[in-house]
Amino acid sequence: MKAEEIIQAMAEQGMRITDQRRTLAELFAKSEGYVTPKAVYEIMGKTYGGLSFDTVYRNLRIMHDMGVLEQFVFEDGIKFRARCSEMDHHHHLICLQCEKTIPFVFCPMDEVKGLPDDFKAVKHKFEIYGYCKDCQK
Amino acid sequence: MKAEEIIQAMAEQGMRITDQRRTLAELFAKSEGYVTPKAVYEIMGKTYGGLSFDTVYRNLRIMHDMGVLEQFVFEDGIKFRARCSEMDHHHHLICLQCEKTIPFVFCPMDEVKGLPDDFKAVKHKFEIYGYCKDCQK
DNA sequence: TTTGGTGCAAAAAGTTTGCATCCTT
DNA sequence: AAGGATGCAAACTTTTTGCACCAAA
Repeated sequence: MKAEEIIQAMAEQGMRITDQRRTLAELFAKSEGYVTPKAVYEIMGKTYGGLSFDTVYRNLRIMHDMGVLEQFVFEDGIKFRARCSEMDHHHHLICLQCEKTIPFVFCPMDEVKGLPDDFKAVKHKFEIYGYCKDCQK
Repeated sequence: MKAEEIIQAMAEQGMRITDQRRTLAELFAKSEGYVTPKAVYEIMGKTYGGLSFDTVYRNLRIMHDMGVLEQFVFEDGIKFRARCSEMDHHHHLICLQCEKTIPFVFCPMDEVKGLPDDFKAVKHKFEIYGYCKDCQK
């Protein structure tokens, strides 16, 4: 998602567009990988002197709630990225080095065999981890 | 895994078997779902008066490091369960209600199509969430 | 007896909340 | 002008660390 799309989506849902939120949108628009709240705080802090952690958390949560950010739980903590612009159902390849994610459309649920019929499946998670083109060196 | 198997595995790797660790092994042997460190602390605390949180964490980490416990990151925090006794490569069905996990052997990597060949896959995650037989009521 | 395990206390890290003030709308 | 957004301080939760004492092997 581009920064403008993020800002527009926020405005449409009644959020006020502050300088800080505009910067947040730009930050996520240009990040290819996932970003921790701490990293957001540090990056934003360079521009906004008195920035506080709670504002970062509040904005991340709000942006996640309204769907412009995706939240992802890694072993080492919660991270965020801009919502994927791929609209069809898809999954992700995630680089273990740079955490860049690459969408791809294969879904294992189309192929799954052997699912016991007394289990009522409602959602699933499928991710492939590895090294992207740039990080294979 | 049964409590005795867990204890034996720990002993084989040079861990001392304390009363507390024996109780831990029993706790995980009989839990079908995932357990939070906090829950472990509360359950163990009933038996061991002066139990401290740090000992719980230390033991969980050690047991995870030596492979008798599996660690799983949920949206609401890290949880543990006894290593699955299924030896072949497999994935899990996870009940959203009781968190019981059911192993099943289908693997999406055998069927995957459309993986870009400049991405070097090294591991993957696949879980199906839903409601188990008992929780469908 | 020796080394690892435990409890205690404290610190560190991550996240949330209340409130007065500021600023977008 | 009004209500949402922010900064500040503080509380809270979760997890880690140092140290003295205790116990399994």
